[in-house]
Amino acid sequence: MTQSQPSETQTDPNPDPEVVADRIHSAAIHLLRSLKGKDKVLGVSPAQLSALSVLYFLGALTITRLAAAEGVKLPTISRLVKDMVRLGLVMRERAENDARSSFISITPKGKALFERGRTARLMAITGAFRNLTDENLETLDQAATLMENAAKAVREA
Amino acid sequence: MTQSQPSETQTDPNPDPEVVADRIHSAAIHLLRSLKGKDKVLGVSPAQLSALSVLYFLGALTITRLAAAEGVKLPTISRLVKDMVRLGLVMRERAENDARSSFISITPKGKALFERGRTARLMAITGAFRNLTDENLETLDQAATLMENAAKAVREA
DNA sequence: TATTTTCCTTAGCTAAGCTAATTTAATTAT
DNA sequence: ATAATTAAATTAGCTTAGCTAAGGAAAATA
Repeated sequence: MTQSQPSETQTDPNPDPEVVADRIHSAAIHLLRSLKGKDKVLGVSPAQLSALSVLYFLGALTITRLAAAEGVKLPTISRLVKDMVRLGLVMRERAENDARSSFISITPKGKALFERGRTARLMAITGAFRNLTDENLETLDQAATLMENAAKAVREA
Repeated sequence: MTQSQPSETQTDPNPDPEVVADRIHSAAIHLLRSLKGKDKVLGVSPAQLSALSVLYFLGALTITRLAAAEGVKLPTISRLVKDMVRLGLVMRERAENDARSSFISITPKGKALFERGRTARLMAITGAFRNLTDENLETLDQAATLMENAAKAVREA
């Protein structure tokens, strides 16, 4: 699910949805793959980075909600959180209403580490975007919205 | 590396490269994540699917070249190929010039399986694109090209 | 009060990544 | 021609991250 045929024309005046789907799919894969190497310096795994991201933006979550946000099963997150607590990246706080649950939140150390990783990735992309025209940037900005909508539609399909 | 702040305006008339980088990054992650579930029916792992994709589009490759294409180390591919040979998805052919090497190629079974998986993914995206205007599709088509260029730039950075 | 449901953990399996060490073949230098 | 080096794969052994199954403890419900 990675490579694609050579793209025929640079700008198709009347694009076929299937072809566009294919091109966006490949482009997303290739872009994210190209970023993989940028994370290695951090000494934190992709799964951990992704969990940090969720906690960074959404705030404290229970294990169950974190698992749902990550699209994985409970035991996976349970173990991941245990490791990350040990590493000092996240912390647990008892839930008052429910002694079965606790809320997981990001620590300052986790926050700093996430920001470094995120910056590295975004700087890499930003660098690649540096030579683009304002028109190109607007195209990408609009495409981002369309892709988010598509992702939501696929999720709910 | 997953969630993003609520997007402020729908269309930014003069976008900041950093903001666009962030939005495209998040959109790519979310789109690909939403597709993950579509692969499960196939009974083949993401790593296998990705390797099949490379072999499907690039033809027979040595282990070394396949590892490079996948961005992983030799032993990882060596084992993956061994498993896939056992599953009948790929086959080995001796290299004439070099008795150390062999070429790995996709079998008809592997090809059929890959096409089914690919179709499932692309149909999901295409479905989500169905209501878009031609203008939207053109935006996405152009964005795909820009993203591929960015991926290449990041890889070579 | 008894049952069921919910939240989470533990145990144990598999897949996929890595490094280090080894084998075999090809290439290069002596 | 032979010795040394380089290159291609593999094997061994470790880690991480996914899963299911089983189970404990608390909460909700009958």
